[in-house]
Amino acid sequence: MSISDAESLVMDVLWNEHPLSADEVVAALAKSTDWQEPTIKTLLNRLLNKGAVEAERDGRRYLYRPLLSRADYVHAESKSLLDRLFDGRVAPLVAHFSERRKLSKKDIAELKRLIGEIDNEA
Amino acid sequence: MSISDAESLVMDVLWNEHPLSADEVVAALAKSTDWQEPTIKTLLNRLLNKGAVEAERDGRRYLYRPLLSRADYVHAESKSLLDRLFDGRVAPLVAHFSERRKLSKKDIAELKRLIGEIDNEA
DNA sequence: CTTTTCAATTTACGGCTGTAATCTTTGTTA
DNA sequence: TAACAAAGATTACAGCCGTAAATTGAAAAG
Repeated sequence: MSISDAESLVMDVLWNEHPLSADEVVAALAKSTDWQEPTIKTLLNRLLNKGAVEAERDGRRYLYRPLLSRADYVHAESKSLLDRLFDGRVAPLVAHFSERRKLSKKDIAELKRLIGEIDNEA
Repeated sequence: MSISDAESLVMDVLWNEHPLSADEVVAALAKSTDWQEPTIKTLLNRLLNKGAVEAERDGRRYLYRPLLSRADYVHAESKSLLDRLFDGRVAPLVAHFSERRKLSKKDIAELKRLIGEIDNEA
């Protein structure tokens, strides 16, 4: 029961704010995509069938809200990447970006802080 | 010119050792998949057309070797995930796994070492 | 030189995805 | 209550992907 790329953009809207009517989702996506309204209706329907969102009747329309949480989605996607490419662990990914000099100062500062935090609570 | 999941398993074999004949690739994949030989030939051909591997004639057969490096592939995949889900940065991904208590002791030790290294060379 | 035999190339095909048009249902208005 | 409008549901369709069978072409063997 996986979420496709296009579907995840619809989920993004609902994670940001919910419940929303289809029209409101369409309005929100008009900023970032040039999808037609029927396209978005299709994606909402596929998400419904997958159980990733639920719909509650509100007069003549529905209000949609996510059932799958953003954190769970993010975790599944990330774990899948780590499993495929980094032996399932986080550190080798960080090492890869370090070797490529792709860690920003902000990244490095935040990593330090995280490590410190973990040490404290341990 | 992106590599699909199935194709990436073929690339894995070639990254591990090359050049290899199609038969050798088939033999290597027999351990991890139950794909038939024609399936693997198809994947090799798609990779050829995409320019991800090259083939050098060797008598009646070809020897295949990767043109796309594993590091470049890993980087593209990882960057795409970070861009989609973590604002393009590494630290928020680490934070996510930290919050979920999904950092192994090994991860934590290695992260410390990495940070130390970066500090030294800076 | 003809036949056989492999390896590679072409073709196939159902499912998923991105994208959307059309149809149906149901609430609203004349 | 009959016609209209709006929302959702159904159908569509091409491209990619996983999976593989059929065809072609070229090397080896007789």
